[in-house]
Amino acid sequence: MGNITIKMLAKELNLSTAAVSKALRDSHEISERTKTRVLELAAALNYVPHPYAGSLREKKSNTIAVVIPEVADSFFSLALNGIESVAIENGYHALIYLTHERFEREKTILKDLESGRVDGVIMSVTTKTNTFDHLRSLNKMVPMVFFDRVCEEIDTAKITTNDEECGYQATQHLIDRGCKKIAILSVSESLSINAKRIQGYQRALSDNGRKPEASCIIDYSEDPDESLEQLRKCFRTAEPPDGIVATVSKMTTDIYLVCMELGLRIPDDLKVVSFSNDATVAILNPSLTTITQPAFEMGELAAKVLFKALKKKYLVLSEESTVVPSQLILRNSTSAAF
Amino acid sequence: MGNITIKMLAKELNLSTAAVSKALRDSHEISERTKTRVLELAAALNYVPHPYAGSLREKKSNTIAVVIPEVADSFFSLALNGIESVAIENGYHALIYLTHERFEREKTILKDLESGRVDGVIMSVTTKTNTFDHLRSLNKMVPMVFFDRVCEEIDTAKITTNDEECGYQATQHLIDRGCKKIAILSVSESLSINAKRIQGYQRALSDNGRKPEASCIIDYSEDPDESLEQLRKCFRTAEPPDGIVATVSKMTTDIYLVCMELGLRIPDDLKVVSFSNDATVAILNPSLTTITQPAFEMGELAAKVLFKALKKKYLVLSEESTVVPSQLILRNSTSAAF
DNA sequence: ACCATTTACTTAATCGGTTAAGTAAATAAA
DNA sequence: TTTATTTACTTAACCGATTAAGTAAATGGT
Repeated sequence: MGNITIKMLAKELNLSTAAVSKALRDSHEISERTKTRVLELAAALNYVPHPYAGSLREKKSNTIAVVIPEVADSFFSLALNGIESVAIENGYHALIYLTHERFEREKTILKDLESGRVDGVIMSVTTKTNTFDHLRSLNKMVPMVFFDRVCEEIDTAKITTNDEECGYQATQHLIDRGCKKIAILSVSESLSINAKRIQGYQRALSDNGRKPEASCIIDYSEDPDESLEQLRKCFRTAEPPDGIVATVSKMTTDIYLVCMELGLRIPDDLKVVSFSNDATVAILNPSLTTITQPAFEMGELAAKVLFKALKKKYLVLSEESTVVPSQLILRNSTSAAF
Repeated sequence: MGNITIKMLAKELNLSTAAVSKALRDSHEISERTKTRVLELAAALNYVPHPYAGSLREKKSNTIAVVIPEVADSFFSLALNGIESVAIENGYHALIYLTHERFEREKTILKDLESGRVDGVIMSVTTKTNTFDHLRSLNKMVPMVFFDRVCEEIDTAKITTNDEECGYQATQHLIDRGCKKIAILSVSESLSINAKRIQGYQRALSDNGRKPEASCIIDYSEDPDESLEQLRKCFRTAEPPDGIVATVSKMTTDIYLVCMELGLRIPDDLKVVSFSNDATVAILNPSLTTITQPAFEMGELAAKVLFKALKKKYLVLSEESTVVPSQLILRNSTSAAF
């Protein structure tokens, strides 16, 4: 729908389209007088070059794709923010695709991206991504950078945080605060970051001489009603946990709600640590101890690495992988019992 | 970067590109035998048509732009979610642009969108948008739909919520709960939705026989430190407010933090209503009474209206404007004093 | 057997830009 | 003055797909 074309400018000025194009790009082949005439008419008619015409010829779209599971999640929205900032700075455009944790959707989206629509892809896989052909196939055609939920099987740049350590730290912190039985909520078996957080949890338990059977891993359901029920069941057992690690922030609301429902006091009866980037953690009742990931920075870094690859022809992306540490921030949900 | 082209398929099969193109589109001009050969080779080589080639010819990009102030905000991220869902359903792609409340950025982005890059635009203006030429100019070339933060001056579809009424309801609710002095936090003078919320607030005050000077409108700063200071100052006056309406959700954290700092108890000393879509409002200390907007639905509706316009040639977009009501949800931040 | 139609293609133009190669006129060098 | 070079353009090809228009061969009708 872009209305004014180079052809129109050319006709109006009695020039060839080539001359107009060169004038607009300030070529030395064009006289100053002609350049002025072209520039003035272009400004007067509000000429904006059609991006797809250039893309076709240059084989460069100046567009990247961001493929993430959700956007209504503080981690991903902050990361998207970081990605978009860097994209704009580099004169690029960002297409956004949400998988909603649906594997089929991820496959469909990635297949489309093999078309040449974008010059690069930044993504975080779904909780269900357990085959990798679609990733491998796209990775052959377009530079990809994974962030947070990476795919170990694909050889490219991965921006992650120190998930294993964080799982360890969160667990150790609960142990330090006197928790005897610590549960952890798991989102997905196939997700590498989830696995790492749980490994850290298990390592902390064993470092403190706790037997493996003391571990209490709850596979968290996607269905909101079911997940609440899982928590209720967990807290109603004969020996309920007195500490819990939530590996994703949306679990926090469920934990707090079930505690209110069952009359469990945080931190007296249950201490809670959550992986979270929510701005409201400080004003929860009680305020929430968190592992807070550098979400914006991870997005920003993922985008910077991608653009580095887009600029340098032969960059080995896998060598650009980075681990950005998260922070354990102590608040009242794990304070010593009153 | 899309590797396989129709030309390659044609050469491989000893056909013209035209024949291949027609075979792929199942034209009656092509024999079944040839169609099969083409389809099989296309599948084998993983051919994906280049979108920009078609776009150029069809003058249709199958892409829309979403221009919003922020994404790390529950309202906008939910709305974006709604928009993206509808876009995918319609086989469209969504470009995301964040203005970060910067007017210059909005202008730059909109100018670029005059290029033909997208078939339509869905947007929410910045708090500082006070001239409209850039909007008018784009609106001449591309169908636009505004949502939430609309621009009254532009003649097109606007998806809003009942802001005036909500301002009224929030204020009336505080009055009903016995508040004597009610403050309201304002984000921007030029923003129509902000103005409406404040009009509702003022109408509620006057309907209850309160004099205009009883109104207490605080122009909220963008700078986080300054905004906290504004709140401290407000609560430290001789006659501090005992009720407050926050017109955007991020103000909530500030209010709670300042109350903790100054030892003010919510709801005993101060009752709070906030416009918010945050999932955590139910587990705040105390839980927060909110005006909750139908964020996802507004995004969804904005996108549906846009696609309706893209399908029907001559649709009068301004007739598609809709007001979707928000909900006042009572929680403990406005419960009667204990 | 002869013209008409159908089948199954190919050729060429198009979308809106960019650029390598070509060219006529002006200027500079020998 | 003659040749070389520079200036300031134009022509034409190209990116990848689509489609109107053209065409040769096969089939059909009488």
